[in-house]
Amino acid sequence: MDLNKLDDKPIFPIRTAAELLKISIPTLRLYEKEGLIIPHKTNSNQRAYSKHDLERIECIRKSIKKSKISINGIKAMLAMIPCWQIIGCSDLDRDNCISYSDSSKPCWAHKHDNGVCATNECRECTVYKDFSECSKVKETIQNIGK
Amino acid sequence: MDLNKLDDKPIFPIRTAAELLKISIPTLRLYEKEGLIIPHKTNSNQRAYSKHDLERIECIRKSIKKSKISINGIKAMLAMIPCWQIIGCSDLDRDNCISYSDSSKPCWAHKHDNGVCATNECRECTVYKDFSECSKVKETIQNIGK
DNA sequence: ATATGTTGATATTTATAATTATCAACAATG
DNA sequence: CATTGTTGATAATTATAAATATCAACATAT
Repeated sequence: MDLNKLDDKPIFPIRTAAELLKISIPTLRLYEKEGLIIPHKTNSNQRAYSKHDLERIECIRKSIKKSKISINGIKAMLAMIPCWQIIGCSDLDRDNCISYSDSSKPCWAHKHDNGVCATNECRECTVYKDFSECSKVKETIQNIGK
Repeated sequence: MDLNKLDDKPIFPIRTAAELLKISIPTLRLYEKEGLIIPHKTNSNQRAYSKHDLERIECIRKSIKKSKISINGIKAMLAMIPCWQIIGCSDLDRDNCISYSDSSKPCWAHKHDNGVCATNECRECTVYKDFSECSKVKETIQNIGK
C-alpha cells in the first residue's frame, strides 16, 4: 500500500485531535461548523481526523493567531479560489453554481445541487484539500492567466 | 468640466469626513495606516477626502461590522487581486514585484521599486480605485480565464 | 451494564481587535 | 497672534470574535 496514503487515514477521534493540537473539542467543532475543515464521519456520525486534517487545522490556527485573520476573513479569502477552473466545470454548471458568484465562503461550505459537486465528496476534492492558506490561493490565481 | 469628476475631488478635511461617516478621526488614520484607504494629502501633509473616498470607507466598514472580516482579513483578501493582469505588467516587472508573491496585503500597500508602480500614484490606479470589496475581487478573478 | 467518549446546542469566559482619548508639535484661518 | 484644526504616537477603552465549559442524549468498548 502507498505509505503516503496513511496520512489521509482518519484515525484520530476528536479528543485525541484536540490533545495533539492543544485546543479544545468545541473549537474543533467550531472550525467545522464554519466550513474550514471537513473531518471524516463514521457510520454513527462520530468525527475522525487524519494527519493531514491536523496539519490543515494548524494552518488555520496560524492564520487566526499569527496573521490575525478572522474566521470570516479566512472564509472570504477562500471564496476567491477559482474552483471552476480547478475542477474544470462546464460553463453551464459554473454559471448555475452558487459558489461561483458568492464571495463569503469557500465552495465546499455550500450545498451544491448541480454539477459534479452535487455528487462528489468535498473532503476528497482537490479544491478543498489543496487550499487552507492564502499563499496557495494566490499561486492558483497567478496560474489562471498562464 | 465633467461633473462626475467632482466625486473624486478631495474636499473634505479629516474632521468633516469623520463626522459624515460617524466614526472617529483615529479610526480614519488607522484604516490608512493599514493600507485600506489612501486619502489625498495637501502640500503640508494634511488629509483630504473625496466623496469616493467616503464611499470606499463605508464599504470597508461594512466588511468589518457586517461581514465580520478583520482588517487583516480584508488585506489578505485584497492581496488576491491579480493586479499584474489588470495593469498589464511585463513578465519581468511582474516577477520582480513584491506584491505578485505576497499574500498579506494589497499591492498598493507595498513600496514599489520597479515597473510602472514605482512612478504611478496608487491613489489614481484602477487597481486601488476599483477594489474595496470581495465581490469585485472575485468578479475579476472570474474574468481572467475568459 | 458500567466506564468513557461522543453528539449538538447553549451559555459563559477569555483574548484581542477595533475604536477612541489624549498628547505636544505643527498648520491654517481670519 | 490667537483660535481652531491638523499631525503622528501612545495609552486606554470598548466591542466582540474566539475559545471554552456545560448539558442531556446517544455511542463505544470492555
